[in-house]
Amino acid sequence: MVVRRKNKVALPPEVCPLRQCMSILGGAWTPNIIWYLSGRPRRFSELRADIGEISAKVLTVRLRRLEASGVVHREVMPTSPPTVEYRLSELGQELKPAIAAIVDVGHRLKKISAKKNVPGGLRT
Amino acid sequence: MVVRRKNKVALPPEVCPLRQCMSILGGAWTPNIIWYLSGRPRRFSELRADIGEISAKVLTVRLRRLEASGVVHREVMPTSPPTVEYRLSELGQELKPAIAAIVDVGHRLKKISAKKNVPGGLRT
DNA sequence: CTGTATCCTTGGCGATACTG
DNA sequence: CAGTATCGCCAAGGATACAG
Repeated sequence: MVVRRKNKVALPPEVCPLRQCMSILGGAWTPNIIWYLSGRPRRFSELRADIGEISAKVLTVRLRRLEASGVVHREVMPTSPPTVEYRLSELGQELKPAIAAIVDVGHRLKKISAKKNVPGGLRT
Repeated sequence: MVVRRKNKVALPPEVCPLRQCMSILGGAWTPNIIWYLSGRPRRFSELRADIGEISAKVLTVRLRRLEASGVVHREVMPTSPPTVEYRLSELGQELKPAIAAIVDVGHRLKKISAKKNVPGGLRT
């Protein structure tokens, strides 16, 4: 018995999708994965190389979760060395504007924090 | 001395602000906090009540971090029972479109996942 | 009212080694 | 190539108690 979840009180309708959406792209690497995938479909190793530091395990976990969420489509090509192609599903396409908005605001945040020299602001 | 951070290879210019921005609104509750604050300034207890399940500690930590990032402004009112008002700073205002995009996409995700009955999709 | 201080559990993420 | 298995660290959060 480990029901440590409190009684979920209904949240306002705006924040429910907010949390749900964040549960999808909340991971440290998830936005990057979606970002790269939004450009074009990629294979496992391509993603790894593009993202740079991510370990195979984490990438697998994130991809599996994204696949389970219906955001990413995984297709195994019947080639001799196994090839797997990942691409955004129709659902995943919906995430692109959000990611784009985050990227955009990230740029502007950098400018502002540089201009005003905000203490503890964004590290460059 | 625990420099376990690997040598950070330069990531493409688009994904750096992505990660930086995510480091701001990456917490489980951070988007909600910003969302509520984007409507109007709120006091500590108001935020707690609005968000619902968040514990005082977590809310404090998140607010302190947001304050340190220059996203949220904290003002102590000199009233007899101490009152503290939180509001988005100019920097925080910049985050609103991103949050709005996430909220928006959250709504559409719900529709799609409901329509197509995506396995493991967004829980309603 | 607005937090702080502890303690604890969970899960993310990294590293490494190994497999089909 | 595309993962899986295992281990371990650490931060995020929750619960609870206490403080200014």
